[in-house]
Amino acid sequence: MKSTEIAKLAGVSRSTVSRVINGYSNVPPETRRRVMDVVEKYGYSPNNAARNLAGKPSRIVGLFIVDLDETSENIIHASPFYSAFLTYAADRLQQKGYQLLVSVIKNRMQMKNILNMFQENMVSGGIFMGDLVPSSILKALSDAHCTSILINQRESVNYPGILTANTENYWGAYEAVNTLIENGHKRIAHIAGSIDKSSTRERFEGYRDCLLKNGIPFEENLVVKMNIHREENGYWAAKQIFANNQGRLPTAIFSSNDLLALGAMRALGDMGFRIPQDVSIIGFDNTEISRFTTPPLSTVAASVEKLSNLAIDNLVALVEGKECLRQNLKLEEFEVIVRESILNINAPETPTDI
Amino acid sequence: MKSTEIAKLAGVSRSTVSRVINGYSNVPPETRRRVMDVVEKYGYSPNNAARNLAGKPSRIVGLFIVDLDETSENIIHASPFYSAFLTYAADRLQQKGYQLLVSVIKNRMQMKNILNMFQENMVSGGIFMGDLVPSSILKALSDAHCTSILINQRESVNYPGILTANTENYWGAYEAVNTLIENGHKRIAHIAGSIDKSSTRERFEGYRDCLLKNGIPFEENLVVKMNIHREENGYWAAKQIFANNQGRLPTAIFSSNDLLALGAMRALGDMGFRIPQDVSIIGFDNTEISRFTTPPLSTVAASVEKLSNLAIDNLVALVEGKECLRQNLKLEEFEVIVRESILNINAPETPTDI
DNA sequence: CTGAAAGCGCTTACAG
DNA sequence: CTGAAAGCGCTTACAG
Repeated sequence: MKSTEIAKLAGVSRSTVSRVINGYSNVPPETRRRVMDVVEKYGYSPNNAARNLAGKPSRIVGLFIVDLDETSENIIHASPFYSAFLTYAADRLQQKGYQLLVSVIKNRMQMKNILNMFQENMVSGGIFMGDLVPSSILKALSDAHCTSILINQRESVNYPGILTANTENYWGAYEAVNTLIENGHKRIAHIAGSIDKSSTRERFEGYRDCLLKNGIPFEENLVVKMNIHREENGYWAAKQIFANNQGRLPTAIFSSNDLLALGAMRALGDMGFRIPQDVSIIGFDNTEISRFTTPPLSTVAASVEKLSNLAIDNLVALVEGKECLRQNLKLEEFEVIVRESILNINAPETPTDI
Repeated sequence: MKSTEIAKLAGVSRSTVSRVINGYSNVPPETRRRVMDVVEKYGYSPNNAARNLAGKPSRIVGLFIVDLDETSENIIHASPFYSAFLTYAADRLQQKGYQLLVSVIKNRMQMKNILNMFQENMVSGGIFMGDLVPSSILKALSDAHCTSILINQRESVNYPGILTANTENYWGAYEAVNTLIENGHKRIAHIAGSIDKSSTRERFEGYRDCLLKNGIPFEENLVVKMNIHREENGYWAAKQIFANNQGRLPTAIFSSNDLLALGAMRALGDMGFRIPQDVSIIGFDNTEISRFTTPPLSTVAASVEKLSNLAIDNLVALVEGKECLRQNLKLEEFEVIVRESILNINAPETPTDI
């Protein structure tokens, strides 16, 4: 079925069919009805390749997962955050009549190719996750009107047409550390991520500032920076922290994400420390797994679903030409989830000891 | 950059540029070189919409996640198998120069629309997961040359151009149950999925046949069928099994997947049973979470990555017109992973009792 | 309000 | 081996 046939059956021209399909106003209700009847009867839907070629934006959004680190496994499997975001995004887009094209970006050439995808109307919006997208690319995207959104990459950006969406990393981290302090901990280590990306940098800053605000000195050697997408890195980070602090061991760890926390828990076990009796630990992200660890891992939860919805809703609005109220979005809600991985070391002696 | 400009710069016609780009043989090396130099210099890549419209197949594969059950949450989030498969598939396709378009199918109309996507050269291959795709649709896909593969849906299909890929569900289940039997269990319950889909039906059959082979009668009321995508269903299934078998409680459970097993473990805890001292349990899929439960859950592992690779490799080969050796694929490798959720109830008395 | 016509950027018989 | 031309199925000024 093509528009010519619909036109013939409805007794109008292709132009009119096109106007009806695209919902233009300059066609009287009676004509519209006649055309729509035929369209519905034959289940006609216009050919997308032809529409795109003729200049119509496509209803496809590209999800670009940037993974420039050749040494690591593919980050989409490694980190549950990505696959969760991806599935929520696909779902939300579906509801709005869009589809999701998933693309893993391994090098700068593939990055350049994204511009082509926009110019060809293959995608009309982009979502960027993973490794930091360089400013030069952001500028190129903005100049070429490639409407896009960065997820947990930068705190803010002001290239026109480029949005950012972030979770409340700073205060989330701050409150995680505050929770440890409320439980009597003073010597708190941090397994951190890269400072390039705002998400992990802000988590680090929240950690540091919370210590200082509570009169606890910040110590460089209680912090280890790691690539956040590998559980093993959490293992090695914990080993390193404990090796560097013989005699003044930390009583608690704040880990930049749950995945690293998992590795750290294994390391603590191997070193003969019990959780939480010897060391308390809290992660970030509230990934599925955190509920099931032994003991269950405390963590900071910011809904991936809500972040995804926030991002998709604003991106699609911008793609569709609606006024964009805020360029730099933040999901402010978060929750510190305290599970059994934290011990209150201020707790009064147990009755039996009295 | 468009082909006309490349043609001008290389001093040839658009036709020749097209021939070079498409790697046709009837162009002498010298001309090819001259064209390629210009192509590379300007980073030209042909417009996909135009190619598709002109009849070239696209390098996009659609992943259609069928979810007709209106009552449930979206199954892609619910079940870790889907998001794992999806990410591996995106990765493997990327390596072959393809991209993945993710689409959630909520009703028959969207299902029909898939045919359009093929006809418009939007996608040149399809992967179907989730709820069973009706035969009528399979026939339509086959007739319209929509090369596709069904994942864990049907044991076999013989419509031309439609493949199936399955894990070794029957023997995986058989060996899981056999492991329980080897550990002295005789009264073994089963939390099953729908019998429509081959994956869950075969797991049920493996369970049943293993019992019979070992001289253990099969009892209907030790089996409960559930939608496999919700943890709660595992909870209710376990409750129901124990309620129906007062006085002759099972000593072990084989669950059709890990997600249901998780729910069952919670139910056992709530009913005051200890795992594995009172009840042993084994799941299926070896999802990430299974390593972290308390106690760690025994399970059957068939690599999602290998299944995904098997499916993608064969689908792409068929899409590209290569001879297809086998239409119904099976990933035969699997492994029963025994963790602490299984107790050997044949074990000799402990020394202290002697 | 509506149709005829040009144009989107490719590919592919066809003719030479 | 190579170019001129038709065609893929739409959209959109343009003219009326």
